Parts: sequence; C-alpha cells; structure tokens
Amino acid sequence: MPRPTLADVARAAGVHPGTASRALNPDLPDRITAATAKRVREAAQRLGYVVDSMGRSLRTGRSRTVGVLVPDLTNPVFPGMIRGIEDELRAHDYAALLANTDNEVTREAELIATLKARQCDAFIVASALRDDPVVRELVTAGDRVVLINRLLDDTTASAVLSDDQSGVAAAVTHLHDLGHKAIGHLAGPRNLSITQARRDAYSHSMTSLGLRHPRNYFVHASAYTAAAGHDAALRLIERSDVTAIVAGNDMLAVGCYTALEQLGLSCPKHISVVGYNDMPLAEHLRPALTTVRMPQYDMGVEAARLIMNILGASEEVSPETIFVPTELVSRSSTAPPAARPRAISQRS
Amino acid sequence: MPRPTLADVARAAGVHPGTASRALNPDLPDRITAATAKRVREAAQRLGYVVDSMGRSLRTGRSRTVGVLVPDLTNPVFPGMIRGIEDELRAHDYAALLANTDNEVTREAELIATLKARQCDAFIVASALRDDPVVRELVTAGDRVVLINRLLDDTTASAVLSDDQSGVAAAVTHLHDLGHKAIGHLAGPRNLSITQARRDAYSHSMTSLGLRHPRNYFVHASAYTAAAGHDAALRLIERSDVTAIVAGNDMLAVGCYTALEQLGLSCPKHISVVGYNDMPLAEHLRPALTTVRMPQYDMGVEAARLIMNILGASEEVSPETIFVPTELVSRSSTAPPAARPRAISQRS
DNA sequence: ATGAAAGCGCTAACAT
DNA sequence: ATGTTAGCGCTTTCAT
Repeated sequence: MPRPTLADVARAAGVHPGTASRALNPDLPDRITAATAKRVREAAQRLGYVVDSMGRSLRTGRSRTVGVLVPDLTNPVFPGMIRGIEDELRAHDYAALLANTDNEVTREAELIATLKARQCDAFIVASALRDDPVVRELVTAGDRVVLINRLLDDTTASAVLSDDQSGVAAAVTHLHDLGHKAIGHLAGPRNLSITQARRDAYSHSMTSLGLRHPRNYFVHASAYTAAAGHDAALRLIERSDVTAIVAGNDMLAVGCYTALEQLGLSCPKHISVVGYNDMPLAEHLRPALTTVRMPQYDMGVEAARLIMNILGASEEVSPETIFVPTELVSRSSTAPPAARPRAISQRS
Repeated sequence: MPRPTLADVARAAGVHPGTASRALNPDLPDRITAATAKRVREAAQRLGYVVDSMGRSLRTGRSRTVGVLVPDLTNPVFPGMIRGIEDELRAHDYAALLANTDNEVTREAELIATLKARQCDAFIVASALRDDPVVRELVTAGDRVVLINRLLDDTTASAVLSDDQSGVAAAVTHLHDLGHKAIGHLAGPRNLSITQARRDAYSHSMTSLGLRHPRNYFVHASAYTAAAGHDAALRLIERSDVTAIVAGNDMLAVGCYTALEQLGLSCPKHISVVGYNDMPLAEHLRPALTTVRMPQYDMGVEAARLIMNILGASEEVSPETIFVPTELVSRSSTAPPAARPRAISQRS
C-alpha cells in the first residue's frame, strides 16, 4: 500500500481534509476541538502518515530547507559547523541541503541556482570570498543569507565570526609570555576576510606589546592548506629571524611543521608554532598543536539561529553580526625561544 | 518580479505550457519541432527560468534527491566519500540530502522518516550497523538503498566496499617483510561489518604467512575513535608481546600512538603501527602513518552510480557489490622490530 | 507536432 | 469549529 495521504487520514478520522490539516498544524489561526484534534492525530499515527513536503511546499511557497555552502568539506573545520547547523535546523523542523563550492565562484553560482530551484528558503554561506559576486548578488537581491566565518567587502550581511581580534591577541601574548620577541605571521590568502582580520589583529597585538614586526615577519599562503602553508613557511623562515609563527589556521600550521622538518629545524625547539581553529586531530599531531580554539559547533548553531530568526520575522530584519569567543589551547608546539642553528639546510 | 514560471516561458514563446514542458525535457516520447524547441529554450534562457522542483516532484512523484546517511561527519573518511557522491549525483541532476546519525539507531530512524517526508528517491547509507533494524526495514520494504563501507547481516543489498581482504593482507605482509612475527590487530566495534571483515582478513593473512596469532593478539575497541583506540591499545600492548599492530582504521592508529606515548614506548622504534583508510592528515601525523589507502572519493562515486542505475532501471535490479581496490602507503610508522624495553611504565 | 485539461498533496481564504 | 473550494507549478494523457 502506498504512502497514506492527508485525505486518507481525514477519511479515517471522519473529517474533511482541511480540518485534518488544521488539526496537525496546531499553530494556525483557527483552532480545533480537542476531541477532533485527538482523533485526527490518532488516525495519522495509526496510518503512519507523514506530510508530503512537496505538496506542502508547493502550496505554501516555503520548503523548510536551508542551503548550506561550504568551500571544502574535507577541511576539518566545516564538519563541526555543519553539525551545529543541522542540529539547530532540525529542532525547527528544517533540513540542510549541503553543497561544496570547491572555492570556485562558477561552481558556487551553479550550486546556488540548483538550490534555488529546490526552493531553499535561505542560505548559510561559509564559502564567501571578500568580493564574491554571487553571494553579494544573493544578499543585495534580498535573499535570506547568513555568512559564517566570512564577510563580504562593502556589503553588510548577517554573519557569525570568531573573535579574531582577541584570539590572535591570545596567541601573540602566549608567545610573548614565553619570551618570544620575533614573532611572525603566516597569513592565508588575501581574498578571504578572515585573513585580513587575523593579519590586522596580529599587527595590532604586536604593536601593543611593543614588538617589532617588519614586512618580512609576515607572508601570505595561497590557500588554507598544508601544501600552501609549507611553501609560505619556507619563505617566512628563510627571510626572517622569527622564533615563533602565528599561523592563520591549523592547516597552515601543519605546513609549518613540514617546512621546519625539511629545513632540519624542530618545533618547538627552534621555532614555536600556534595554529587557529583547533580542528579535530590537532591534538594528535606531533608536536600536539597549540592553537586558538574556535567553537565550530556553536558557530553553526548560531548561524542557524540567525537564519531561523530571519525566517520567522514578518518584516526584514537588519543584519546582525555575532562574535563567538575563542580560547587559547596550549599544547606542545610552543616553548621558550632558543637560538636557531646557524646553517639552515637549503630547500630540496 | 517573482521567479518566472513555465507558463511565463510558454507565453513568451507563444506556445502552450505543455509544449514548453516537452521542449525543455527533450527525452520524452513526443518530439518537438526544432524551431519551437529553440524558441522555447531561448525564452527560458532570457527570462532566467529554472524549473520548480516542487511542482515537478509533486507531479512526477520523484524528487531527484538522494538521502545520504553518515554516522559522523567529523570522521575524516566521510567527507571524501560525500564529495564523490555529490559530484556523481550532480552530473545526473540529482542532489544529496545529508544527515548525521551519530551512530544512534533512534536518530537514524528519525532522519530516515524526515528524508522520506522530503521524498527522497533513494538512500546511500554509510551508517548501517550489522543488525541495523531501520536500514534492514528500508531494504526489505523495497526502497532503493546502497550501502557504503558497510554490510548488513542476513540481508543482501547493493554495496560499495573496500577490498579488506587484500588491504589487510598488504598491511600484514608489509610488517612481515620488515621482519615482524608478533603482529597484533586492534579491531573496531563488533557491530560493524568492516570490523568483522578486517578481523577475518587479519586471521587469514597471519595463517597463510604461518604466523601465530593467539587470542591475546587482538582486541576490540568500543568505537572507531582515537580515545577508544587508546584504551584498547593499552590492553593489547600490556597483554601481549606484539611488535606491530594492524589497526582497524586510522583513528584507532592514532589511539595506538597516544597509548604508546603513555607507556613510554616509541613508534616505530618499539612498535610499528599500520592504519586503514589513509584519511586526510594521516601523512601529517608524527610519525607519518603507514596505512592502507581506501579511495574514498571513488567509493562515493561508485555508490552514486549504483543508485543511478537502480533509479534508471524500469524493473527491480538485483543487488550488486562493488569492491574498490586498496593500496598500502608506506610511511614512517613502520620499521623493523626491535626488542621492547623491559620495564613498561604502568598506566597513569 | 501541438493544444487542452486534469491532477499530484497540501493549505488558506471563504463560507457556514 | 468545521466544510468547501481553489490553486501552487508542473507533466502527461488524450484529443486534434
């Protein structure tokens, strides 16, 4: 026997479909007798009825679905956020439609089109570039959008961010407390807002501690990956006398590790490294990575809450930015500075 | 102006909606004049028309959506698979609806109900327990299901698996070639089919190499996590004289690392460790993990292909099992055996 | 080859 | 408080 329909339930309960609908959606204007409501619910239960979301969506114009765009699911930061998003959405009877953009704007555009075709009510975007044309279009066109771990240049949208200012400050201060003066920064690619935020936070922290930070103390990696971090770390270490590195995220910190290994240097003996995010497995790297913990799950939850607020409001709500607090997790990749050995083995 | 509908396109092209529908879905029985087809397509293009999948689904009874159930997105094996699934599905104009089961059967049941309500045409399940009642129900009820990296006891369903037999054999042989005789196995939880498959493969490999493998040479971890692996590895090392461990997956191998560290032993000096999966970051652990690579992305692609075949067929297709080949990746966690130091520090 | 019309399952406006 | 009715956007059978 096929899936029971609302009409089946209504028939079984001896009422009309409209009544059955109202009985099962108690928050509607017109109320229903407790008795009939009960009868309908029981019939639904007995037949194993579940609403057909297609029929409902077609009628209401809303799908109770939120599109979630991430740049790369294999980056371990995102799964945590997604869990948070999913859990919070489900609590409101919404589902997440997930898509990878691969950091490609064209793919992002394509996916957004697909998601719109599937009638997503809103979008949570973790993949936005600073000048992302597709996402900007989405925001300016009045679609409901929440950014997560990202911002757009020149366009305000609701967003959930970690408090990079205090996070980076904690990292720099931690290294300073250990006795480091020559602290470098391995920044991510320029086209992401977090890169800029963390770099500014680095400069600001160094300045307020009275530490020099000449141009050769920081370098940009071409992506937030271990490989790009490796290349950039080689440049940073060869061109400067830094005894410690604040990496833009944990994957870049991993790149520092492999660069140090290649140069015959050891962490934290010769150079200390601090990451950012506290991704899964960070504590299982060797040395265990000192890093700034970003509450990924909570960020996801907050993003979903923002979206639910926006969807629940009858009028347009003004954009809101939520900063989640960070926490320095001190492990084994940081130690007091020691002299770097004279001869650095050249690149292979 | 609101999203254009098919009627809008039809009007713009000077045809009736039915004709427009046929023009845009070229693989239907009745063909259309090349001229009108072109006219309709151009109108659609011009207006920026995208089909409303709700309307279509309501009419056709199919949603072009596949539910994907994973036990835990933060386990780094799954993102790769999901990427493969997504890419292949999208090539056929299908979307994936993703959900985490958290390894809880009740949550799994709930999610499947939700996904059914959203009219998923099929399911790809990476979360099935050997005796999973919910998934079994799905299979026996005739729903379209493909399992990935999992099997059910007593119920045949289409599945994509890694070739554990040869994968584990490669690991054992590798250790044997290095000179190890006392090779232990750190297995996963008993309620998963891969645990059983890998354990059987271990026994079989040991036997065919003529190696002893008494009961104290293997132990089950309570979950495929680093913490559970840690506990089980302590038991294995304390109760046996193994000089090498084949771990059920990479997370368990990480547990071996921390257990060894706690015991004051070093890897690979005192004990060699081989993982399974070659998850992201495996090469960035210290020591870099020797492991059996499982082509996660390809497995996802294969699972999606199976589903597309099943969905495309007019009749019921008989279940098919695809084994993907594995490859041993030799890194730094394996080396020739050395005597284990006499005194093992007791557990803290 | 195209037009006409019905209907998928649901909800909301209107009627009682 | 409940019944009646219309229609969301699409596909498809039937007619021409």
